[in-house]
Amino acid sequence: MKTDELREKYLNFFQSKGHVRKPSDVLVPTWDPSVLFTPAGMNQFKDHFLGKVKLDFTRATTCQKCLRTGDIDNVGRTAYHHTFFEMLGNFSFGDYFKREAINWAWEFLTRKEWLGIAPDRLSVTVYLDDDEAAEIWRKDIGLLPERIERMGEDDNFWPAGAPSHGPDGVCGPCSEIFYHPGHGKSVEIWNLVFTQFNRVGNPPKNLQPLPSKNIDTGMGLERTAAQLQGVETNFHIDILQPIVLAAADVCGVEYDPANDHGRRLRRITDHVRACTFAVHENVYPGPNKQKYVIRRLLRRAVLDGRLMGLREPFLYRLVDAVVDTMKAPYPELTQTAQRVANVIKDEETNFFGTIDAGLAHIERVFAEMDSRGNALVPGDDAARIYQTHGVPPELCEQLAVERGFTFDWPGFRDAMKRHGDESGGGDVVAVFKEGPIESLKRSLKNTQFLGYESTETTAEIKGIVRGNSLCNELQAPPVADGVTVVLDRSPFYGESGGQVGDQGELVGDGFRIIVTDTQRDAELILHHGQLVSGTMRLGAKITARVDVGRRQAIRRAHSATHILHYALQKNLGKHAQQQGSKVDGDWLRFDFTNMSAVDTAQLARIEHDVRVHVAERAAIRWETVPLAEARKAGAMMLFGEKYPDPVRMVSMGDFSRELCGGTHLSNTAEVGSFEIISEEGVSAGTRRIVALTGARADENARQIEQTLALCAQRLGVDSLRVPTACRALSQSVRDLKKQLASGAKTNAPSAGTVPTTPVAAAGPAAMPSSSEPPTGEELRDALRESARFLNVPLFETAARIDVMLKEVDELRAQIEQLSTAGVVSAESLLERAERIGETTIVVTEVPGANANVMRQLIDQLRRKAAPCAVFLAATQPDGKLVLVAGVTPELVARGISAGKWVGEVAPVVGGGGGGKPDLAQAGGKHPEKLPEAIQTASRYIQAQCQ
RNA sequence: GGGGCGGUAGCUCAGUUGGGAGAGCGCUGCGUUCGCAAUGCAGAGGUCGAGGGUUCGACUCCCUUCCGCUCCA
Repeated sequence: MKTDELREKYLNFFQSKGHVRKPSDVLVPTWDPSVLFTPAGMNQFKDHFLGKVKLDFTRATTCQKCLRTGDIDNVGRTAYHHTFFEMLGNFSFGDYFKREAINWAWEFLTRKEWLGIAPDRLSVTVYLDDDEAAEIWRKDIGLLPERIERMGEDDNFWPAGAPSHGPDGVCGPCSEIFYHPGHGKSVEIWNLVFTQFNRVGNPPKNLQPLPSKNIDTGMGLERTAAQLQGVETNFHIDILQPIVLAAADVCGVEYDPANDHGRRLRRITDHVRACTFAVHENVYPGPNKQKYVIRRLLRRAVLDGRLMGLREPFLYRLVDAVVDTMKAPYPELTQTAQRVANVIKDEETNFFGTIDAGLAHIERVFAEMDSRGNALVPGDDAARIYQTHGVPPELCEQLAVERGFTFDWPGFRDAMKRHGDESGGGDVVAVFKEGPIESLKRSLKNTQFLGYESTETTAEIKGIVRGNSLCNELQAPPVADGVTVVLDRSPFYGESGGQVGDQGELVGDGFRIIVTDTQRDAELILHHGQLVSGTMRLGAKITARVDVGRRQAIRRAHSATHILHYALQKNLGKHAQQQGSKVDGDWLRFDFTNMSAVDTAQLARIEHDVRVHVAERAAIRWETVPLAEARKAGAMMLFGEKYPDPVRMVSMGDFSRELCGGTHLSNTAEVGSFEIISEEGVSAGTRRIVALTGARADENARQIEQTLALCAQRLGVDSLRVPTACRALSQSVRDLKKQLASGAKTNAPSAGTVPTTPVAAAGPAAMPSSSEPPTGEELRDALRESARFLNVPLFETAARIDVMLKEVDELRAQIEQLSTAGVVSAESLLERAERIGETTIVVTEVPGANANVMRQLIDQLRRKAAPCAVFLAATQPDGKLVLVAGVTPELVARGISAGKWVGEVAPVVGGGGGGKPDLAQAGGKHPEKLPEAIQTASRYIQAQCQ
């Protein structure tokens, strides 16, 4: 039986038993913070199981794509381990229980028209004291007792070991069904979980029966298919073998199931499937969370290829094979195949580069080992190289083996464990948390949200949470303290879909609560804030009032976000989909998929498009429609978002249609001003745009104008010429520095004539006719360019210009001093030199000189009059002293050191110094002691030369 | 979220208790050559990622920050 056929039969069978067939949830459920990837079929029904949502159906069946990395090391080695796999499941939410679940499972497995498996190939296990299930297997099904095995809580309870070890929450016994192939080991193909308890605290008597019992089953698609197809490993079933063979082809090796290459090819097959689906859902390889898991999977696969001798990206060439085998149940894959392949190729290329860079470090370690005569590659060296340069240990080992070294695996693992400990664990999110909010959810189910229509309503207080407990009444404490209020209905928007929560107030008879934030938990709206006066009681009637100004600003930003999303896709392509967003008052942050930076021309077009759609006064409408209808209407849907059905669809004019629960304007014109203020990368393949709307955009424009005007005034030019002036200013700082370093004498561009304004170098102004005042965009671009050139944040440009102008003044003063002082020539110094025997000695002050000039003089003297010893000193414009000493090599050989020389003298002027034997430098804080220093220097060198 | 490494010329990188910013390749010019390859000589090219601190003096030490890479969760 083909795998596609098995999948269909399963879903059809349970549909025929009254189940609603639901599509697979996404692989990466961004709506669920407790997991990185969908780990099992039940994941999308968590809230159904807990009775936290209103149930539209009580029986469901799915084929769910899943990703688990817990057994990643076994993938390829064993017959049944995968990271990516599909799981068939049927679910009951307080509907049928054990009897139906067991009977239907048996019916589906054994009846001719379904799977038709011979009953003697099947056996089952049940939990130790689950007599109920054992009874059903024996009496209803007629299984012989020897085919019913009783197992402990580690094997037949979910979660495993829950009664003794927790976690607290919903749990229950399970019953597993095993298939016995004619030869070889039996295989667990189906697990029926009977959630019937709520665990509270430690044993004994910690399992309380649930009022409504649930069924959660999972049948492994691949392993069941393997049994039906009579193949020895999952990787040989009809939807996996073609990928294995394609991998063998691309890698240029023969597929032999038994050897190392066989294992590698299976691993590549598994990982490329996982990567294809993840990238399809816009999760690109990256440095953390889901992105990191995908990067790791991809790199493991690439490493296998490299170990088989490949040196070029190859994994991307398998994407087509994956799409071919999976397109029947997931036709959407074909639409993104090209992009998926490109992303994978990019990451592969990247990784090959990383490896190359890391090899140099490995060579260093090997060289060190050679020189010490070691033959064991130290585990912590290997771990360090892995952690900092990403060279996988397997590769390190292979290279070591080529050199005849062995690899210290235990040492490596120790080092990695230490690293893991040092890095610390992340937050552990409870799968099924219990608290005051949870009990409110069960009693109240939901808060009616009225915020689409109004911002002020009356309501009743249904829950008061303070700290971690519910209370019936609360008195305003002397010091304001946090409180969470739940109402039966509310106009407050709870943070979700990136839109921040509302602020405002709840006013009752004699009390008042200031709401500082609103959150959502499932369908409850949680008002966080402070009780500022009076006493509030459960059941009290209040008026809930949203801060209208803030809400309107949020609306502007949110509607603008939709327009921006549209403009991005229009200008960059369909791939530029939302990756995440945050919407606050007149401020929005939007992450989207794009491989490279968006250049300024594109940004300008995008911004322009947004403004055009604002200006055209397009109507904004929203309606609640069935999910299928919204999809047909072409509404933009995001991966990983969980959409209710029916769903709210927000349309703007005829250009934008998105599924969105947020609050919006009624006309695009209300957005007012719109301005993109930054574009940056957040991780590979994801860019981020931050933009402002309405009042904040106006404020921003005003600030730009002001800052630029300030810059223009400082530079003495017209606003639009500020960038040019900045360039010129920066250039003149450089020129002046160079000029100063070279002694203010040489061929620096403006030697002798110090320019009076830095802008003079910028040439004549190419002014536009002054009739047209510059537009806001021109001003912004001018400031941006200037800021970028000076490498400062936008609004610090003026301050930076001040600093630079001051620097120019100082440099000019120094050059002035240098040139008026007229630095002495080497010749004139020689004329005044003393001689001791063969040695020429120069010890003198050189007024106006700087360190560079003095060094140059010393070089000249050393060339002209070797052997010689020179000591020069000069007061600097900042009031400090610089001393430089140099001696020729003959003198160094005689034990005379320039370093010691300045070291002796510097303390006299309150400084210190040092350098090399032939040239050294020192400084000092007391210029008035210069004559004394000269004397000391002179005495010292004479004593040395005697 | 946490740990590690890195940012120096157009490119690849060196820079050793803190004391003259370097090499190779590339580029420009001149020479040897009929011409090219090759080669010799000369030259241009640097806000040492940014800001602050310590110091007489910071590419180097300290703090802050931006960017890239990498591992762990």
